[in-house]
Amino acid sequence: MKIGDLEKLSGISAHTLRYYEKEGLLKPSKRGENNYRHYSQDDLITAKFIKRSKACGFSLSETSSLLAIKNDKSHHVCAEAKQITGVKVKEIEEQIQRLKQMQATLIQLERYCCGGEESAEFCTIIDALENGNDITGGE
Amino acid sequence: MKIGDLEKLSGISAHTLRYYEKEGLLKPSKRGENNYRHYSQDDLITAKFIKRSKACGFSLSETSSLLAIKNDKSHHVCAEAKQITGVKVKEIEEQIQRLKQMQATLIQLERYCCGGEESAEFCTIIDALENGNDITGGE
DNA sequence: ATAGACCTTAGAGCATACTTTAAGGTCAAG
DNA sequence: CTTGACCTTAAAGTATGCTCTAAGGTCTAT
Repeated sequence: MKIGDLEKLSGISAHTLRYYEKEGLLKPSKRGENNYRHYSQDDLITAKFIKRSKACGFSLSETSSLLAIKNDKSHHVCAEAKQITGVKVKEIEEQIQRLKQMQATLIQLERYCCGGEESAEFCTIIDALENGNDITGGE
Repeated sequence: MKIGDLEKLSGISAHTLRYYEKEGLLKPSKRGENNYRHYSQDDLITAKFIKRSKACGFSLSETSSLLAIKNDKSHHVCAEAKQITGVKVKEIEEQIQRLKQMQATLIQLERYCCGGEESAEFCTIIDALENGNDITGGE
């Protein structure tokens, strides 16, 4: 299939597919005489692999590492895949914690502000940002 | 105080302070004869305001809007500050939900993988990414 | 007066992951 | 044989928020 077909079947734009190729993630199995890219069913699987990997939060570089395992399974072990996954679990956990901390602060800010048409002279949100009041972990 | 002093007192690097100035967030109250930036106590408050705002997850652009309120309170109302905060609360909530979804998937992947020195031939992580098995919201 | 710390500017570089542009070649239908 | 859809490349642009570099001016202490 040509790049437009893979675009439709994988849901990844042709532009992005070319970009992934440049980054070494997905090489078309061959080129036609006209130099057009030709993709196989295996390439489609790889494209979907990339998409799922990204949906799990893996970066392109991490996805590359996972693809390297997929593409040469007998020379790789489960430990590698599990390690990459474990690192990502920790990273995402940290990100979630950071966001929750922000969220808690924001919700405090939101709760105390009247939100009306009063002058911002005594706005608790502005005041908190200005003076560090009520900002968790503030100063 | 000079930029190096503000750097120490605010914890924002001189480079970044100049960047913020270029972006219109924090202008030094005056320039010396030697063209050095001179910051006032008020500028220090503004610098800390920016830092707290960023800690809450606000972008520089959003921080700009909040600063505009802070710098001219009588011409702004609480509703503006609360609206900005409310939008951010929703954004962060969505981000957390996305990350939690990823996390759930990743933990499934991690759980089922033996993680040993076995060949990746039958690795459940690679298999799931390849075939969409067990990937929540997959395909 | 000279070393070293500090300041100035404009502009480039970094990181990630695309997205778009420009300029052009190929192919199938009518 | 031309139109329009599709393909090609290299390179630049987008977004965010810095971070660094180069080349040079200023200030303070000895």
